Amino acid sequence: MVERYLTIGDVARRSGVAPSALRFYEQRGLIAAERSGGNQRRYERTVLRRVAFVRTASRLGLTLEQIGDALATLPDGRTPTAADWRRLSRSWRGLLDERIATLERLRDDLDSCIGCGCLSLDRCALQNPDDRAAALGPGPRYLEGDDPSDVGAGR
Amino acid sequence: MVERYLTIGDVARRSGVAPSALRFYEQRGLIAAERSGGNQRRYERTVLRRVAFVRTASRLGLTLEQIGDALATLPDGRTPTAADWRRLSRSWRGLLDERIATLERLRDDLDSCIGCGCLSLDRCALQNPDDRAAALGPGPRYLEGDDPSDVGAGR
DNA sequence: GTGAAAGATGAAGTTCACTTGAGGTCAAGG
DNA sequence: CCTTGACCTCAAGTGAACTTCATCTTTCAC
Repeated sequence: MVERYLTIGDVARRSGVAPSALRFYEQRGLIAAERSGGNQRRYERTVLRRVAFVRTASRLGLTLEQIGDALATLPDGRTPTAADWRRLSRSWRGLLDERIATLERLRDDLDSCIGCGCLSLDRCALQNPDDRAAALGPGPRYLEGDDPSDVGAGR
Repeated sequence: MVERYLTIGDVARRSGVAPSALRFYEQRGLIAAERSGGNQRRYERTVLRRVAFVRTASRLGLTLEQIGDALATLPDGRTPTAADWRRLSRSWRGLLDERIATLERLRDDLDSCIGCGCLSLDRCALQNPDDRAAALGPGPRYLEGDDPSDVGAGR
């Protein structure tokens, strides 16, 4: 039989996430732990899946806040099932597709611009900030930021 | 005839980059300006192309430092030609391809994980951090972070 | 039962790319 | 001339996601 509880060090080793990060996640309400008599954190093993979710969503570029919102939709009383996690993961799919599409658009634009070497502010597709809101990467700025009025105008 | 020099406001309007950002770029050595009698910035029009380069590279997820390094390879004495810009832009292509590939891999992994709902730390491809160094987005954390020994332990 | 390793806390620091604010100067139309 | 809006500098603030530090307490293998 395996230990019932994991220490923060155990979780860190098994998840590859630093203890300081785990405490930080707890502070942000993303994970939780019981406490030992001496006030040390004791994690249930399900926390590993939760941490996995957080890390993966984070890799996808979601903010911790967004991730927290997603986690909040998990059932309250019981341990989440595979189906629960599946539901959450499915929502990433659209995001990923979008991001890939944006990058591909950018690449195509780049191709045409390499042809001309222009980078003209007036004409170059690369410079056109219209889909800036649809963005690229992890930066929260990119993912949600800015209402369209801001974005278009270049601020 | 057009004005010989642009004020910071002109450049801001034409490039869609805030004056504060232009000053910041100058501080970082990315752009330069002459000064008027009264110490106000007077930009040559070529700065517009330079700013365009900075913004585009930034959208691609390069840090300002990397962008600065790229700009440093431009010819010193003369105004850069279209060919010069072309050379710089071409180097983005590989980066883009890489990023697209990473995201696609992630998407495929996600597909198989949606199937199982696992997110298992042991088996799930999504959790495999092996290509973390090849990363996704702008985050410098992602681009360099973590030596392999740390990363690997996670699984 | 004891000493080293591991854990706890709260505050402050880090990086990136900027923005904001305070307090003062410059330029141009009326 | 004068007012107003654009500019100047320098310092500090922002936010995301953590890490580091100082100081103290707990755990556990021997």
